[in-house]
Amino acid sequence: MKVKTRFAPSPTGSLHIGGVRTALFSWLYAKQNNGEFVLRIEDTDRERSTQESVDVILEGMAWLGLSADEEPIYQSQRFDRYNEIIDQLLEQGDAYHCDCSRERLDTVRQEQQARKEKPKYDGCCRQRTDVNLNEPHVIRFKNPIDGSVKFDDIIKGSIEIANRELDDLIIRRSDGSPTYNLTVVVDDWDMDISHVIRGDDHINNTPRQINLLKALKAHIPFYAHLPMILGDDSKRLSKRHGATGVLQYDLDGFLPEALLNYLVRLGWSHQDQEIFSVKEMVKLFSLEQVNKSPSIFNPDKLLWINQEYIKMQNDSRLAELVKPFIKMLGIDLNRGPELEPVIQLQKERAKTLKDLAEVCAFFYGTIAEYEKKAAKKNLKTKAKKGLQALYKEFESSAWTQEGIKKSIEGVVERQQLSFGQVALPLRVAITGGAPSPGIDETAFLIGRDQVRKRILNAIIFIDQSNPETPN
RNA sequence: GUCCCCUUCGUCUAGAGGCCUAGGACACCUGGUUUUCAUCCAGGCAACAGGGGUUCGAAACCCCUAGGGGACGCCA
Repeated sequence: MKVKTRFAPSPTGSLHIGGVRTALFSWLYAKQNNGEFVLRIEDTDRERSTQESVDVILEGMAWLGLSADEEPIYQSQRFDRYNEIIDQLLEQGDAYHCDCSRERLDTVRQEQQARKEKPKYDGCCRQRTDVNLNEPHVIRFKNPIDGSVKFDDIIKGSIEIANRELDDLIIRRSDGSPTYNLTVVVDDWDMDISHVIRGDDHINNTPRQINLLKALKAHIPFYAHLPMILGDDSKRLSKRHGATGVLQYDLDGFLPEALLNYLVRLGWSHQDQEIFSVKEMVKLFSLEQVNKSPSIFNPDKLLWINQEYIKMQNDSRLAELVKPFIKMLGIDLNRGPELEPVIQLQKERAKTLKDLAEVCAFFYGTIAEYEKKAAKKNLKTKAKKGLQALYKEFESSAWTQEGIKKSIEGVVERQQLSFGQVALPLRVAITGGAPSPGIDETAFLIGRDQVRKRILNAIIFIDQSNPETPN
């Protein structure tokens, strides 16, 4: 059997983490079985579907690298096909016209709730033949009344739901448009979807869809219902509930592979392994091993994984990735050293690309202001002599890492100070107090002139902050 | 309310009846390395929801209870 999976979002908002994980698992399953993965845009709700949302989905999938094997399918372009099927169902006697008003439906529902029953359509029009087709009406599917629907979910196991729990769902609205359960069934069938992988909020729809499939004598795909991802209040992640859109993660400086890696570990694991390349995921992922229980989204762990990815990234790729963030900070790369060596030194000090851009900032341009604590601790009158000596020393010393280190050590020795007493003020002088690598390599990259200039500024700063103190 | 699904450290998870005195990871805490921060290293804290069975033996199997989530739309 050829494996074919699909990701079928509705373009009614941002593409969030939950959707992305569903997409990822579907994609992984297709890839590992040499199958196909396709994207289907479920835009039958013309009221709420927007082009912006479609673009966000497309962009998000592209950013993540979850490529589809066919052009995306838009349900809004397949209405003829849906209508054909609805008419067929009508002809077969598996569907019927219903002109119940919304008011009546509401009343019925309320009564049922008052009786503590599950609200369902009562089948009022099921046997009627006198519905006026010139008046507004809908078409409903004749769901079987007896028996039950049973299916083996790859993740959840055997699930059985009695038909008496189901009602006659609307398959064509009064405006003539088809509804979700109908379109899903038709599309999965037409597209030859072998495995339906989706969130477990769809478990309840599955028996309805199977009944529809049976009425159409279509083959029934395998189902795999993924547990939900919940917010830290253990409420379901939804569009208005802490559900950050994927593109925001891009903007925040996350690597797509890191996001994918975090997501693949939500509900799935492979021994004690935490880091998986996309290649490894494809190889090792197993739908059968996906957990049944929901998991809570943990931003701290995402951050950790992102940091791991930043650390293992090669410097040239990282430099490319960080450039947009550098730009956003208004940093002019022409006013300092090459970016790559700077990245190499700073990459273990950043959890996101945004962080990375920030810690690179002091290499370019001048120090606008010192970090308060660092300045208070290190830019004191006591530090002035050392800085003055360094200023002089650096004028002519060899400008290599080694040479810089020797210069500092020379000052330390001559002034009978500890290494820290000299190096720390220097560090604050040239970095402003930002986290930075070894002082010699940092100074080396910043460059002789700039380092000396910054030392001078630090001395001025010391004088200004301690006007009372004589030299 | 009804139906469906779920339940191991705070969080993600390992666990397929004896390997479990329950393992790993994030977070947190303590120490070490270090020239700041980070990295790195060593250590610590911390869980089988509760109750009944089944079994020589149960975190694992069954039942009940409790708790959580989902569905119950002319949304998807």
